Amino acid sequence: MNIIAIIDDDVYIGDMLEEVLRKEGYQTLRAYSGTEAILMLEKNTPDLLLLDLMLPGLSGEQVLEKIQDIPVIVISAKVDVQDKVQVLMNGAVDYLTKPFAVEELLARIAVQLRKREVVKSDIISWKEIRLSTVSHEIFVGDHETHLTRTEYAILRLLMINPEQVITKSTLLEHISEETPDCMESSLKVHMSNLRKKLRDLSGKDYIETVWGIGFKLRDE
Amino acid sequence: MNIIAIIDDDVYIGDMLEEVLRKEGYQTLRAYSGTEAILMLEKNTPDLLLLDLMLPGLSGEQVLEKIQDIPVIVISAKVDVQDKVQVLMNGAVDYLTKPFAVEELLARIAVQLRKREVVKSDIISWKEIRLSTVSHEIFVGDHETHLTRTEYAILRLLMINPEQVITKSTLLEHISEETPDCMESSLKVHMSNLRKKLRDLSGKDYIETVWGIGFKLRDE
DNA sequence: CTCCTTCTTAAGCCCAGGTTAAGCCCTCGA
DNA sequence: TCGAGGGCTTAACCTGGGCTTAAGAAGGAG
Repeated sequence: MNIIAIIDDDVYIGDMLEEVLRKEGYQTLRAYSGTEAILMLEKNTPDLLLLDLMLPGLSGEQVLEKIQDIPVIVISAKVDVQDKVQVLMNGAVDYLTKPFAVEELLARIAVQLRKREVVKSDIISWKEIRLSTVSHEIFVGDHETHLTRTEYAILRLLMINPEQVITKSTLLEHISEETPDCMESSLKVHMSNLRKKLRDLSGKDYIETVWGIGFKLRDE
Repeated sequence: MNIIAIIDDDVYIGDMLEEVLRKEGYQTLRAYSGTEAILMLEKNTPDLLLLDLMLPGLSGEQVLEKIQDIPVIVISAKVDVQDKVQVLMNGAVDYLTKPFAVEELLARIAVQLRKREVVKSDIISWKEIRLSTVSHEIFVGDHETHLTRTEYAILRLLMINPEQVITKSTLLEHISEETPDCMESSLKVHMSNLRKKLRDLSGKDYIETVWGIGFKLRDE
């Protein structure tokens, strides 16, 4: 059951949305100001946000900046293209102008949630390695181990781009999303640990270093 | 470099889109009918599709059904909510009605592409030699090797200026950016190593020495 | 034939990369 | 509130690849 948060100070629209979404089978959360939204997100983790731009307290744009990992659909009375572009480039996944058709909103919500579903439930596999994106466990044959966040981020990036060289800077960028200020020296250790786990499981060294550039999965 | 396919029978709009997208740094593909689109997708795998609904041959809706794993943004003159809903529920990730603002389209394209963490490598090619600017690997036919930083810098300079003589001093300048204090004596060794690698891959000696001046790629 | 440029090979040095161990920080549970 | 454990980072040490230097071989110019 998916949870959708409604952030809008207009009670009439908010109530209407809540009723429609409930009828559609979603759980709902409400917030009536930007600051309240932030507080709510500290305690709850909805699957999607419906965000109005003109809010008391923090503006919708400011709320958007603080959000990560949750898709945000902005619903606003602002029809100007520049507003749309700015919001979309700052992290929103979609933008609807008021007034809007409820059916269209529901469809666009479904688009975002179905995309998430695919990413969420998937198991990434390469050769005989299988990586669970949910539990962060790897399986090789009938052996298995758990990976740390960073190790997972590294291996995931490598497995999504099989037999492609990933530069150290690219790796650092993606890793830094989760653990900021990751230095190159740390990366070495993480690589070492990850290699050790893979070696313990499979007996082979899957990760090949490309000198002066980065790493890739060995194709042989 | 992301590849975007434009599927629209309206030549005027298609040309306009192609120009805008190219200017933005995307590569583009074109198809003018539903059937042509299917054929194109058998040979190419773009990162995103811009799809018109009213197409000769197969309709846009029918094309959409056959597509998986590639995000599709539908661009159509149909403004009816039911059309939008149907398309979005059948796999499209976004829907724009004509006429639309180009900036908004670009923003919505960016939204779809920013999630894909796929790392794409740029490749410089000359004759049957292909050189990856990311991984510093060279491919000749189905053979491949890795080049060191300096070897890469040399070959890159030669391949960017094909069949043109590069003086030793020019080479030294460019190489020194990466490894300072590179002397002419070192350059000779690097040239030697580079030639050996090319020879091992292709059997030919691609690099021609111009006596007293420098080097160039052999045109023959 | 001789000189000079260029090519190749071999040896040593330097620095990127790998490994291990120790310390810090955060989270969780008693 | 405090201790335990896991994860991240830092530092030290070791290995090995790449760069440079030097010396000898090869090949063109005069």
